[in-house]
Amino acid sequence: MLDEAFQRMFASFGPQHWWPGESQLEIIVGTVLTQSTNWRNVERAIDNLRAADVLQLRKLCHLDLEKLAELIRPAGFFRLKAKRLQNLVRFIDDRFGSIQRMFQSDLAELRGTLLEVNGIGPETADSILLYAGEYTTFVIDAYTARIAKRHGWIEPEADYQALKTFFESGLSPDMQLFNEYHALIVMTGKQYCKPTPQCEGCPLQSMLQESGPVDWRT
DNA sequence: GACCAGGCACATC
DNA sequence: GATGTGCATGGT
Repeated sequence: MLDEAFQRMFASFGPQHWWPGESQLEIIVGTVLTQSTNWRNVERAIDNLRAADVLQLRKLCHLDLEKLAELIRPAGFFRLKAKRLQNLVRFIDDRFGSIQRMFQSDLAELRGTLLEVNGIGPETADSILLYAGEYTTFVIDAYTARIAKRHGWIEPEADYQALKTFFESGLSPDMQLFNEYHALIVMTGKQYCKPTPQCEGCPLQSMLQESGPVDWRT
């Protein structure tokens, strides 16, 4: 069933080439900036960082917080995200010295460590691990939860960990597959699975149950 | 103008 | 433990 969903989404949208970004640092920056934010706005913010020539771990660590906030302004929640971002890069620098070194860590251990950083929740941590670190770990986001629950693949009360376990145990543990799968869900969700769904034309529409969930919350 | 966006932390009951 | 709220810009 998860494989069928993948085939359908892939047939509709093709490979997504995620994560958009030219370096591991850029991907990490993107995961923080895109928290509850349209990717287009995140791109503007990253463009500003590139233009200011501060897309380096050490530079971001030492950049004045207000300057950082001003540069990432287009990404929204900019004062908050400036703190979270600097928090994270300083943590990486202090604890590991470099991104390369950080990604030599064991998956479970590093995930737990990242979750201790203020501003890094489960989705951001998993995105960093999968897309920057190329660990085989599945990313859950709001679209994933909506799609899985609306199709009745999982109970409506399922939390992040339950969803993650569901996808990871239902798919072969393949980093490239996890990469493409999450990207395709986001693409599908953006077009068809907003809070108020627009199922006409959705590649997963034929997989909806006859008397599927009537409650469209979340 | 209303709604939404590739979350997360913190306050309050 | 569950639920509510702040954070903010920009597109549709």
